[in-house]
Amino acid sequence: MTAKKKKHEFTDEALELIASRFRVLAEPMRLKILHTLGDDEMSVTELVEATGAGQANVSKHLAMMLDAGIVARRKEGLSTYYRIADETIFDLCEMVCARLGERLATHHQAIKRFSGR
Amino acid sequence: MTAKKKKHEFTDEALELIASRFRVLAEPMRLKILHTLGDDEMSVTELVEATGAGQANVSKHLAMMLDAGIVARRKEGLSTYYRIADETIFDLCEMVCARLGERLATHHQAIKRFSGR
DNA sequence: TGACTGCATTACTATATAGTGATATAGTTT
DNA sequence: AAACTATATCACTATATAGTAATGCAGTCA
Repeated sequence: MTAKKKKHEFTDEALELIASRFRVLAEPMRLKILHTLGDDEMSVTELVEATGAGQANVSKHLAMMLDAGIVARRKEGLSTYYRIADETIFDLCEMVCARLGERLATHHQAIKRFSGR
Repeated sequence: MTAKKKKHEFTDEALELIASRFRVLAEPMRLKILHTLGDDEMSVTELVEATGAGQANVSKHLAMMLDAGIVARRKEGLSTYYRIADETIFDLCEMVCARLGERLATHHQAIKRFSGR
């Protein structure tokens, strides 16, 4: 008997589910929309203006994120107001940002050291 | 003066950087490789056997994750041994899994209620 | 040296999707 | 009703990349 630890197996389906979650956050424009939304509720037009993206594009991203359960919407008259439905995405972003910050700092140190302090 | 909160702006570059980080985790096969690695150090051949993927494919994914600083490698003789270099990815995965679990549970409840308890 | 092995890389195909202009749809105003 | 507005959707193009077979290459062994 080796010391090999039997790992918990993920089905391909589960892996695809997790990956698809990350895929939502893997586009700069979607991150921009999410960050622009923040704690507020905003109409599509407002988001279009704030992000500078095309209306069709914003609508498509919103529809995608609605389907993923990351945003929610409320229709009122002609407008549709979107808001964040899953606050945990901000935690994910913060973790990534923190890690990126560390890496950059490390690189910075390394470069300083390399170039002779 | 409105109550609108001035949001911290991200540059397009920063957004792209964050997105690219998520993009690494947005592929089932990469998640599989990372999860297979776990705390161990494994050669490419071992990873190929464990994942069932093609050798070229595994190599490409590993090269990509090496570049992203998520794995590290050590060459010994003919073999190259890879290991996790950034443990925080597991925290990210756990957060996503937890959230997915919640969502599934909620949906399950909703379906039960809809179908008459 | 030559045969072999493990990994990386290249060239290619297939697929997914971001962005965009045009159009459809539904609610509003006149 | 007709005109207008906000959003969603469609059709399309361009681009990125996952997977794969073939090849390159460096280290090992006979």
